[in-house]
Amino acid sequence: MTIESTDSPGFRPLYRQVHDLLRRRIAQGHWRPDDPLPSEGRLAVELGVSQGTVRKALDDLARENLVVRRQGRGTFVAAHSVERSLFHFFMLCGDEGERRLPTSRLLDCRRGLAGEAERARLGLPEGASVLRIDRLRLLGERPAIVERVVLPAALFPDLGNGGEAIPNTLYDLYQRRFGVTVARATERLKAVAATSDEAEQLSVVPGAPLLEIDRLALDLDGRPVEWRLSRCLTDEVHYASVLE
Amino acid sequence: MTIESTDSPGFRPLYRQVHDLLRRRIAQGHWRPDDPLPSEGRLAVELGVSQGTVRKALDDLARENLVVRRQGRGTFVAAHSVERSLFHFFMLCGDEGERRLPTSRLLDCRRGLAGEAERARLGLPEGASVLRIDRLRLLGERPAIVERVVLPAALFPDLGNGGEAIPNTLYDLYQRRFGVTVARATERLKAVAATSDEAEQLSVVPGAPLLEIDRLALDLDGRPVEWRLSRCLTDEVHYASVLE
DNA sequence: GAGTGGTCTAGACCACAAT
DNA sequence: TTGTGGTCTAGACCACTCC
Repeated sequence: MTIESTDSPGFRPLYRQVHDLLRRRIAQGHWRPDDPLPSEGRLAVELGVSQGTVRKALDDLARENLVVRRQGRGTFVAAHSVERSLFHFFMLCGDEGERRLPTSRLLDCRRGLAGEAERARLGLPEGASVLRIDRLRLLGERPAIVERVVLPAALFPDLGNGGEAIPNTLYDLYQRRFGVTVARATERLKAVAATSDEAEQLSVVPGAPLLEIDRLALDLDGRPVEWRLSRCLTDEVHYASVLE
Repeated sequence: MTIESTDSPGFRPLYRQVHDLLRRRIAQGHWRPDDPLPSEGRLAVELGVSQGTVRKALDDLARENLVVRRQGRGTFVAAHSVERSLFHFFMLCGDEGERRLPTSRLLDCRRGLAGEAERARLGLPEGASVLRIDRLRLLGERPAIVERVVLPAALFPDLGNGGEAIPNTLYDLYQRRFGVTVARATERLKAVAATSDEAEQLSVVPGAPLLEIDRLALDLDGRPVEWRLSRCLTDEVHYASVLE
């Protein structure tokens, strides 16, 4: 642990330095999801700071959902449970307020050269290749979402090769199999008219209004790791957002 | 400051009790927006707890945007600046990422008996009256949003009477003139088809897809104080959401 | 009983703003 | 110079989990 001088222009508080160091270690896979971190006391000794400083860093990491703290047990690297994937990253909700869990039907899954829009969104160089997953997602029995997931092929070797099954919730797969943790996502929402293909898949007339969700998912270092474009029927369901 | 026994079933930590007490005082107008709170030291003496405990309570209040802390100056009750209204509660954004500030053209503003949907959404008893404000909102020169704002009339006496002007940003008006602080809002988004009225106001064809934003705004105590239904053209603009 | 995080305290020193 | 919040430390005690 190198302590920065208080005069240096890029000075950050000690607890922030500890926070960033631990965040870096988690991002690099130094500990795996669900692994316990060393105890506050041990970290304090290792890093040469007080336990209170380590505590503040860990509390911040917990607020960012990077670790989970459990009294009497320890501090653990956060894992992407299916529940977290759905509750944290799936914002569609029944109109009576109940959570609606989607199922998925795979339509297509293949690799290809990244197009211009894909390169721009994912920050890829010319010539990079991507994996495209097209799915139809159902709420109950009803087809409700057509979705394309675009992944940088380099990050997800072998995924989907040889007709391998694609699970319904992807983020825990990214984390467990490829060491890619989705920490954050930005979404852009628009109302669009259904194309004739989409209309057929969703059993509506062409031109029917659909909610388009354009999501970019970022890893712990803020690098884009997934681009997902969903077009959703919202007659029985809505996108829930909280501003506070 | 009454300290609860650690055995009582409803036990909350001291810093939480301090937090709630201060939150209550702010909600009741004990201090006005932009007023300074007593210093950490003074509060600690007044409440009979340590300064560290007060600090933790104030840090939490700051995270919830109820107060603003300024080093060397003090801790102040958060005020709804126009900027905060727009940046925190107006999520529409140009497709190139730039903020788009709307202007407003008042269409109608009148009181009436609350309908069933209005009573349900705002938690009003039968017979309650509401104030309805209909506006057309423009992004640049372009009409882009038709919006209805529904307010419990009892909370906003005299608002809009006698042809009084309705400002573009309402939340700072609610706070300064009526002591109503919007602390939180939940939004439900859907894609809908433009009615013929909406189509005319927005210069699109009937049936064109619009983004419907159904917002319920809550005060510091979690009570509904405004229901706002917006229908937006999203060809040049999108709704931005961050999941983290 | 040993080890963990959760709460609470007391005090030192720093950075910043106002006077 | 005074008063504020910001950082850092050290230590006490509690609640919870596991052995």
